[in-house]
Amino acid sequence: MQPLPGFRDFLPEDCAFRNALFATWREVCRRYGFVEWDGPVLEPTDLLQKKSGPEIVTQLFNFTDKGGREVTLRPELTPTLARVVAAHERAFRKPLKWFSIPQCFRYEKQQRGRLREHYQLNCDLIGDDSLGAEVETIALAIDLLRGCGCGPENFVVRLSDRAFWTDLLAAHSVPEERWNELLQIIDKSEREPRDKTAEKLGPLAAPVFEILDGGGRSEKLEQLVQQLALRGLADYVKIDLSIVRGLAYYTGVVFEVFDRQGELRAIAGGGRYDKLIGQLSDGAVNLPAIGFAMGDVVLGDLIRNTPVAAERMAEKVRSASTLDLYLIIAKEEHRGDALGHVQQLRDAGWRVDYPIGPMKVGKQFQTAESLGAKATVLYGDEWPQVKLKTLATRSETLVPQEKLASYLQARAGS
RNA sequence: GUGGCCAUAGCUCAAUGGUAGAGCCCCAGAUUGUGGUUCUGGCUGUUGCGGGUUCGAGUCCCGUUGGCCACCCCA
Repeated sequence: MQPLPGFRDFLPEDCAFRNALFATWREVCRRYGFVEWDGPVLEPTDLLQKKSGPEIVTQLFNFTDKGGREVTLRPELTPTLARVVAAHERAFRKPLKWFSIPQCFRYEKQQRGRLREHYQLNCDLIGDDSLGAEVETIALAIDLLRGCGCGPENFVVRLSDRAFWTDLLAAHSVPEERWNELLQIIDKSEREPRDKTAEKLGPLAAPVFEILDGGGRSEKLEQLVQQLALRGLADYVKIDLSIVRGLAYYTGVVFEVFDRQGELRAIAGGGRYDKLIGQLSDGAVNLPAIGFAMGDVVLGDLIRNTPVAAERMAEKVRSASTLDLYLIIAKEEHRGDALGHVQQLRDAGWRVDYPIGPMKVGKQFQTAESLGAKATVLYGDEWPQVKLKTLATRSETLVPQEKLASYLQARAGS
């Protein structure tokens, strides 16, 4: 039996990695004053069909539940966010700085970096339309990756501005109904031959190509880069007006994060969506917003491809899973004594394990070693003393059994 | 949704159309109170599944399911 296509088993090692990644995400988000929230995994299909971008609707993971309701496993968090914000925004001081780590789903043929299920960190700053919101959000995206051990030689944030393009379209008297279509063509231009794009763009081809070739200047983006530079983050960003993003709802600054090697899919992406919450709440609540999403699959690939990052995460995994003590029951008649200590030591917060049944002493040391225990406590002929052994140095100390807990505490404190 | 490559032990992979194997992992012993090395032994298979060709199929053919890669598309 295998898991369903596009779904993953998380064996202890995988789970440890995922936990380390989530821990990093949470730690960095909290550093920025973002608070965590979440919504339902399952939503009415209606909500998602109406509110999600049309790109997403064709790949919904949907079905009919036993009550006859049409339901969908969430493909993204934004519709839920809009609903929740519209319903509860008055309870919160602005701006809202919210993050979430939803598991999202889509029904689509899987391939590398793209499964039917993934965890996706979402960070949204809601209720502030100033450039300061862009600066803060993009700095957060950068610091999330730095927190995983990735540096400017590993990834780059490409910055763009939809308003720059819509201004251009307006200047060429393009009717607003066609903006989205043209933005899609520009978005796609990087992935298809020039003449094909030119054909689609028609008379706009010349001015658009001039900008894509570096002829465009955006004062807003230059200001944004300058402010990021004040934080020492200039090496992580690059203005690149060819970024438009596929989703229709972006209204201003948009950005995507890529690995420098150019081997992977986008690591993260986001932008400003000032009108979306208003649209999704049918005009009940109008709040400007900017946010981005970062998936665990592609980021996991980047970390594994980056030795420094891989080692950093491995260290987090180790420190989260290390066993403090393994009790070695050398003489079965002292099992009761050891079990008394187990409870006492665990109550004191130590991570403690011991052999459930009789086992040869050598085997017990092997087990302690392979479980990654830092030290062993041996119960044998020395009783009422126990022999404490630090595995890394092989040094042993005899400790009176009743003083073990306080001895360990004193040793940890020094 | 389209195309190419692939599927053998828990894992990584061998095996001219002719008896299905190795390494790793796991378990046990060498070692009855001391771990990372080493040595010995043991366990594990409807060769993804279903048909066909053949005296004989892991191997060739067809179908099917799953995986990888490239398109399409994109969180």
